[in-house]
Amino acid sequence: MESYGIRVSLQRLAVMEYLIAHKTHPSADEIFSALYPSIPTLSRTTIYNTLNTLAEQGAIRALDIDPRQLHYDGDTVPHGHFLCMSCGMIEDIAFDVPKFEELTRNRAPKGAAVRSVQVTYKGICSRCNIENNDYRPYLTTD
Amino acid sequence: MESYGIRVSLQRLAVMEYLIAHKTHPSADEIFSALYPSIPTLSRTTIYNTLNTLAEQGAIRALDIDPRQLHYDGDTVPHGHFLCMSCGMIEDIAFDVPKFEELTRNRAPKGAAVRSVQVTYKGICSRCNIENNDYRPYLTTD
DNA sequence: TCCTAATTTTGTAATGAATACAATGTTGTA
DNA sequence: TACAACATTGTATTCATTACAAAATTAGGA
Repeated sequence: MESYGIRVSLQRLAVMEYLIAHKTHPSADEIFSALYPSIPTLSRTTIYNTLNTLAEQGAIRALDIDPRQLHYDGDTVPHGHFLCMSCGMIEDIAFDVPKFEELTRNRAPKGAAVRSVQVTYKGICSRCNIENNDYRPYLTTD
Repeated sequence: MESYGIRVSLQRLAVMEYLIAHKTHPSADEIFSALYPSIPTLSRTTIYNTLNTLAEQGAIRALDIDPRQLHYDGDTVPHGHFLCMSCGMIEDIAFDVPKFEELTRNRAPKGAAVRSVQVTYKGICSRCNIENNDYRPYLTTD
């Protein structure tokens, strides 16, 4: 974390560790709720500040995958994501990295400086496909 | 539009035509502001309703590219997008479709039904890269 | 160790995109 | 023409996120 030029604090460390330990791509609120019991003075604002700082410096990634809220990923190695529009679950998608780079290289507009490439799948996961009982969509549009 | 099982109305037609005519990937509010002068009874809610209906039926695409708001695209042929984090401009990225399909095929989690694949680049466009005077970021995180 | 400036955390208030809801208007079809 | 289904509208609400300012903490020099 210091390697990203970010000063370490109890709160920042807790957020970082949570994101590395949990591969669920949590939202800011989920992180807050998870950490609050062990850091009772914790403020939601701190979570937002911390996530913004970490994402700006590239220590984590902010996922623009869910129109309701941002999700965060502690894994900065290039990979894609699948969002289930029924239950909201987000899962990693591993790419053939050379193929991915071949596809994405030199694709951005001329002269643009690319900072990130995101690949997002949306659909219905296998679990929701089967348990189709009381279907309550998490999202209706993609 | 009827081919998507959507009843046509003055308002829906206006939204659809606006999206086809303007390749700028506008937000709901931009569409509202553009159409309001010619349809003075128009309501923001109608814009939201219409965009949701059109996107659900696949007549347009909702772009999850900007954490501030959704953007919409009247072009449903598969392609990617570049978002400038400085000025907010969104530009199309044409893909080598066979390569894209090769990369994305069978990548989703087992048993999942994929509805859409989105490829998003973020960075600084050439214009903002040069005119670096009063740099006020549109986004700070990706 | 103490001091001070810089940074971080915190709580509250504000913002703003999007939705909920109910009333009104419109359209298709019998 | 009548009525049911559907669309539009305006207002109120929700809720993720940011703005802001005060309080707390930290780093580094004297």
